Amino acid sequence: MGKSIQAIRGMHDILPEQSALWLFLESRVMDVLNRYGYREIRTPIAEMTELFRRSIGDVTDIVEKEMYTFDDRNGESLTLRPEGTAGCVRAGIQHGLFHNQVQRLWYRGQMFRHERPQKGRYRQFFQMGAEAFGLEGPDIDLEIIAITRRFWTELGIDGLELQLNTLGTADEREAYRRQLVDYFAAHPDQLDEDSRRRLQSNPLRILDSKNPQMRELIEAAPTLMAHLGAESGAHFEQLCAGLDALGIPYRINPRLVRGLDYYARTVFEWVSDRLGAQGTVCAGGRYDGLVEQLGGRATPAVGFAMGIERLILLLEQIDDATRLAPLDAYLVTVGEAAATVGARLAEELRDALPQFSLLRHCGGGSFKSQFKRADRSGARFALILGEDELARGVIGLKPLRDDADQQEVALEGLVAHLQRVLLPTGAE
RNA sequence: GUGGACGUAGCUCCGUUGGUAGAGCCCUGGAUUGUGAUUCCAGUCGUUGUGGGUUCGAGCCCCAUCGUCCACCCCA
Repeated sequence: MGKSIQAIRGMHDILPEQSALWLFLESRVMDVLNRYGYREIRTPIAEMTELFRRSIGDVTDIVEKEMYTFDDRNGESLTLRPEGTAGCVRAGIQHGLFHNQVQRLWYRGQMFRHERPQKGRYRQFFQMGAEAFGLEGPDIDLEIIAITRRFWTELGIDGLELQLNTLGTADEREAYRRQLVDYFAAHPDQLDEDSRRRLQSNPLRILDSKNPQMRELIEAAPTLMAHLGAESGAHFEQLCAGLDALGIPYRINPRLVRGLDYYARTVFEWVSDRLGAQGTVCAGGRYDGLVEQLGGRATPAVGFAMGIERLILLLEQIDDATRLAPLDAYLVTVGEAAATVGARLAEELRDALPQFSLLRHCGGGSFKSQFKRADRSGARFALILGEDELARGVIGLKPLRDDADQQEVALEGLVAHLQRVLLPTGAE
């Protein structure tokens, strides 16, 4: 026990009991993305370290202390991706996807950040996200948010709040940043320790401080909204009007600041109050400067990413129904002759009835123990093939989920019978 | 990186002022020589996370370490 190897801290196995829920979630999300015309892009799990330094930002926590970085055998510095957008953009530039084209892409996969594990926060975590390239108007921002809203309705998740903000263009944001630094620097005695540090690293984040003693100072701080240029202001207003028109409720949160450097203008988060401290389930925004910053031609872009583990936590809370597709039948046999015929019969049934799920008992054991396993498998029916049935060319069909009587069916007509009896209710 | 709580059977947990480990579930077999889920009977379940220390004696006390959880930071 003590010497056995365990999974790496913060990296978890998804066991079969849970994987059904994962499959449900992933397939619904993929379905929605397809219906909006988005296509999947798969990029490597590791990239050149420089890619993340240039996209996420050198002074962000992610780049400074959370990346899984290592030297390749040839001495190049590689990094396990901490998020999905950078790789997407790199691949798009490399393959010319943004050359006078609109691209609607989605991705999924494991991301890696070396943080202290916590509820809803892991060192390896799974994200699904989408990016739209080549469109600069608020209509595509609206589409992106509409997609995410549809996820929640399709998945049956409610109680999420959409928080919305705008950061202006990179220039507007930088001008505001300087003003904010001046403002806070003028009141050094009122800043707490965290805020002093943020003054250097990420001054916008001071606005989001949870320290009540900072409240007064923050309330009086200059606001970004007041410093928006006419275009950025109009962009934001049009997005809000679009959300109203679609009946998507939102709350404007002027303190909403995304952690990654590349965001500009629209930023949004979907937040739950049921996940403890890690309430953000999906977050995104516009990053018009990133493609150019990474060496492509200037291309506007907007996207989002969502944390699948956090959504799974929500689904587990609000939905106790199992997502396991029930097994249709469990085949029990007695004697070697029946086992041989049973093996062949099982394959024939799988040929003839592709939607029919059948588990054939393996490993021998008494008749009784085989039935126990049939019951525990959750199968709706037991198929029984013993010496007696074999001799008469029939098979027993016993319902396991209700009190109906066991029937005998001729082997000749079994496929037709199963089709009639099993599949109608099994089909979804 | 900082702070707090917790590590006992595969799982959920009891373990009384320190006297060399228990229950339920699960699993296996039987009562029912070819019929599950209910019932009854029997059986297997452990280097008490790991390594030290205190003690005649440690699951219990102390230290370290690893891990889990929660919060801060940060973020999906």
